[in-house]
Amino acid sequence: MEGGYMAAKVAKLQEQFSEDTEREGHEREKSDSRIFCGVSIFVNGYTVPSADMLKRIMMQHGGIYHHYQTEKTTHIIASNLPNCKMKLIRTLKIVKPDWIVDSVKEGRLLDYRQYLLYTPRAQTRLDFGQSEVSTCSEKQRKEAVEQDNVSIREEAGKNILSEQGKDVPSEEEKIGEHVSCPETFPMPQAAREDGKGKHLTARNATEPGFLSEFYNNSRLHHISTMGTLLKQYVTQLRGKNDGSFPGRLRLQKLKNDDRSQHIAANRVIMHIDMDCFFVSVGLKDRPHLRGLPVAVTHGRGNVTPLHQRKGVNRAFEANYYRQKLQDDSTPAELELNETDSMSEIASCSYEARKCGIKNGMFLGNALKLCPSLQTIPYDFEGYKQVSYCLYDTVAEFTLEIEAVSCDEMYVDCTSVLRDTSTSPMQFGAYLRQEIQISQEKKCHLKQHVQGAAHKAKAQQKNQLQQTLLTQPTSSNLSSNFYADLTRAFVAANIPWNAIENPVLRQFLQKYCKQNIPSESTLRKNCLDRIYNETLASIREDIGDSYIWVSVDETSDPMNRYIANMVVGKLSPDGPSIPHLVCVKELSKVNSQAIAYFVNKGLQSLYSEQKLMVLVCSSLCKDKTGCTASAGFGSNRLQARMATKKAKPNGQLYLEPSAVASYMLDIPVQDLPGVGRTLGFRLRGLGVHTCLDLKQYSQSHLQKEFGAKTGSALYQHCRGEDNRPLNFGHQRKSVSAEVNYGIRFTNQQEATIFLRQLAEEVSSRLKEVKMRGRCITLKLLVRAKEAPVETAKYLGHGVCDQVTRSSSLAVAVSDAESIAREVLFLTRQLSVKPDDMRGIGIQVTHLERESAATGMLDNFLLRPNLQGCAVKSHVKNVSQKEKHDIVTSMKTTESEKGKVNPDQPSCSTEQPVHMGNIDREVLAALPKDIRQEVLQAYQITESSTSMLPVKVTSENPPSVVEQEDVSLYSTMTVHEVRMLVPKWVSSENLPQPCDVNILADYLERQVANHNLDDISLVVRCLYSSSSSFTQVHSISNPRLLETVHCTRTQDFWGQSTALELKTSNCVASAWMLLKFIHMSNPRLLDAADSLAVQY
DNA sequence: ATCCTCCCCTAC
DNA sequence: TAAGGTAGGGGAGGAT
Ligand SMILES: Nc1ccn([C@H]2C[C@H](O)[C@@H](COP(=O)(O)OP(=O)(O)OP(=O)(O)O)O2)c(=O)n1
Ligand SMILES: [Mg+2]
Ligand SMILES: [Mg+2]
Repeated sequence: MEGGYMAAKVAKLQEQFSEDTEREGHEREKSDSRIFCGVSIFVNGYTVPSADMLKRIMMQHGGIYHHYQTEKTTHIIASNLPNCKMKLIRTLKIVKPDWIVDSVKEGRLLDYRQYLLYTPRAQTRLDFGQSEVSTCSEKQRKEAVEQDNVSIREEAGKNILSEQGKDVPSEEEKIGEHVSCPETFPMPQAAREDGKGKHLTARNATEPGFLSEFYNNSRLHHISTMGTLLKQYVTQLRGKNDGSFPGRLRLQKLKNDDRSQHIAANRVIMHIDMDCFFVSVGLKDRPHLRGLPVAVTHGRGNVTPLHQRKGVNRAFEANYYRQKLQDDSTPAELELNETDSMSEIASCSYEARKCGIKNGMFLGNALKLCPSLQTIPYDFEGYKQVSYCLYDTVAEFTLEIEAVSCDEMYVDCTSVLRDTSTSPMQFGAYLRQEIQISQEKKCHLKQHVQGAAHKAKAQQKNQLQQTLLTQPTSSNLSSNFYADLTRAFVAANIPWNAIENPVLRQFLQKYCKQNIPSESTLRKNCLDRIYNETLASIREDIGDSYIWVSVDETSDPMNRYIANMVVGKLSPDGPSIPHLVCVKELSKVNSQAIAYFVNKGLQSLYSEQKLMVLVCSSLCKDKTGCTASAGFGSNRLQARMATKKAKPNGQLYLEPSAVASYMLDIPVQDLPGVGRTLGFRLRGLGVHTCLDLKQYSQSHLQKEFGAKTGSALYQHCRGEDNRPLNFGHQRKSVSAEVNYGIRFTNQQEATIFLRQLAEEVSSRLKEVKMRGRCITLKLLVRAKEAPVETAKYLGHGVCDQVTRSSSLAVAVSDAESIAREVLFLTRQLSVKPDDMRGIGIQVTHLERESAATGMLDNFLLRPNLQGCAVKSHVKNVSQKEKHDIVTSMKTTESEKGKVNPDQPSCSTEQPVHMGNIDREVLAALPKDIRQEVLQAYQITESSTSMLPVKVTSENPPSVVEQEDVSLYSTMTVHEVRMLVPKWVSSENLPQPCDVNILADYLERQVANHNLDDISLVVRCLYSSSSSFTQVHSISNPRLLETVHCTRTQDFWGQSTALELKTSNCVASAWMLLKFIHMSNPRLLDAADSLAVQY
């Protein structure tokens, strides 16, 4: 489908990715896998492996990955799909991610039918989901009725179209036809493979599938994930940019006639943020709710739960928070009783805010403030699309973007404004308009219209009528289109007789009748009101706002004509006008213009196309686009404050001269960084507004709140802010936590869940190709005084937080290592499993996972150290990894022979010398890899000189080890300490011969009472090790004590007389030997004798 | 001084 | 019923 903004976007994205595919394929020396040739997937919701991983897999194996679902999407990948989503999806090819994974494993495209998420029979049944409807509340039932009406309407529309005898939609298309009321199935749901019923739903964290179901439904998880995704996206765009900014060109073009030149201010920062984001998106296909108080939430009003929980004490938690922060915001009359919903409101409309409702509030509270509050469900896919639209649109003007979240960013506008000599307000108006109309509906409509027009062109002139009335095969949006068109007529108050063409008039009238039957008046009134309100608000804004007349090719004379018409300059042949025009009188323009173009459109094919574009964008502008607000200032604080003031759907430039006085009245709580706690503390000082805050000296504030916080407060209340925008973003941590549904009855359950969480963190690390050296476990523990039953169903209640971390010498990302660490840490924290209310795993000290890291160690260093270890290691290296390392080093065939130890024997023990690696190849390597090679090489040389060169035979280790060990008898403690980390990092499991060498060494030191060296080596081993988990405690000073107590009491009896350090050394040594014993019984004796000795 | 660990806080 | 995640800044207090 050509044309269409969205289509172009999608096409562009795909282009990018096909380029990626090509390039990557190149880099990988033609990984000529074409397993997924012809397959285009779209990943819906949470999957394992993640969408990102699947994208990579598709790229590697000749498939295509779609960011959004398009007509070209051949398969939808999902692990879990709520019924309401199912209904929106046309294809029956909803496939589990295992299909991809297994196909790769098998090396061929497996039959997807073996991997269908739902069996076709179940799918059909789910489409009629009667059982859910019958258990719905009254309100839901009403919605269900409305839903039915919609379905009937859609069908009616089809019938008309079918009468024309063209392109009757297939059965399949009908099933998936757009349905705008997911409210029918209001509750997000777990996958139900067999529709057996609710008991399959994962209720708490002990049940299988809980984690994925939770993440699927967690709004906070989604906004977080989308935030990081968009940060990555900006980075990606910045990397790809070729210096062209199509948006600037458009802006420049329309500025041609505008004489006003704006002197670029020193620096202009823009903050832009979507208005009540989730609500706006939700209202796109619920125009009837516009103008009403609306909230996005999981809750459906105050429904009495089926089974009441015992021991709930909501007052306890309410009082706790009230007391803690002296928070009187929830007066007693708003106190929730047992049946009030504690579902949180993610976002609420501005009408709802007038009643005092806020984002994050409980639905129960909100309903008390506004009983008529309308609730709508989440639409995470929708948010994602609009987010990308937002970022794409801004990126057409500049890439000096700091992504903040899915609906918000900072932009350094200095260069755009300078290059286009535009003022902030002009730029803001234009940009916001583009953002508003850039969203899917308009795009799809436009796409449809242009497609239709094109078709008509290809046919003949007078077939226009047919074109208009023909259902295009390629789009499933036609009936929406006609519905919207009809709505536009109604909304714009166009009298039917304004439409001159009788056929079209008849059609639209008929359509209108059939599709807006009994409630048509209601609907009309509703839309009228919105229309009038829109106009009113536009008029309010006149003075600093502009209305952008959106037409495509601005140089086109026809478009100029249209623009002239719309703004009421009725001279079609008049001089070209700027397309950014200040509109003073809009009241009647829209309906006249629309009527005019309807008629115009019927006269010629040419103008028909323009007409539709206009109608659609006008429709969007007034009715369906999500609006953004923007603030401008000379730093991020000012921009932020300006946005706040400008909301909703507005913009404001806080000029430098106005800043200082503007700030004075601002409540300190409104400053970024001042939340509940800091606000409370400031209130304690009698500080309420920035003016109050200004009275304090910087040093006073720093003494009170700390150096940084103090100086930030000092600056911010004066409108100053020296934090620069941060464009290049790099992650500092990766984590996963769940503080909902955690209800364990024993350690076993906790362990199982921790493992799942570790798996999750691991996959997130791998997704971004990172490893981390520090692993932190965080537990929420029911506070001593808190009741066992929480106020919120499955919530965490009042908790204490405890964390414990473990630093490794080697960065890890594999689930096993992480799981081992956190399980160990869990034991240290010794929290009763039934008091756990939340669990989190965080990985920090991140390092980029370059394929070469570690592998280089192995290939370049290993031959030096341990033949048998090398061999076993190589055995563990997967084919893919080998491929990666080989290609990443870009070794030629002959070199591979030397470097790759995957040879029948391990006799190539000579150290790797420079000559083994072609210097030219080395020079061609990326800088970081080259350095690693060089570094590794140096280490090799130095360690060669220090260590006895080891020659290994093919004999089994048990025979060899005695002689081997003796070779190491001269090792110094320093040598051992150098070797240990490398050894540990290169293998998953210790080789017996290596263990023997170390044990031997340690035994000798024990015999010599050389406790200091033992301590050094053991600590080194422990801190290097991700395998020898139980001894990690040593790197953590706090845990030394634990080791000391538990171990010495058990095994050393009265050795408490020993100096702590000594004890620890001994304990450590014992633990090491104990461990070694596990893999080699021979050493049990050594351990025991050591014990006896002390 | 500067680091590290264990928190707390904030924002979306 | 309900889906209270996640990344980053930063402070206190101790180790180096
Ligand atoms: N406690 C919160 C706050 C926000 N969000 C989600 C829903 C919001 O729509 C989105 C963006 O947050 P904003 O702070 O930008 O709030 P809105 O966009 O809803 O409103 P505003 O017009 O004030 O920006 O993040 C959420 O789920 N829970
Ligand atoms: Mg917002
Ligand atoms: Mg926001």
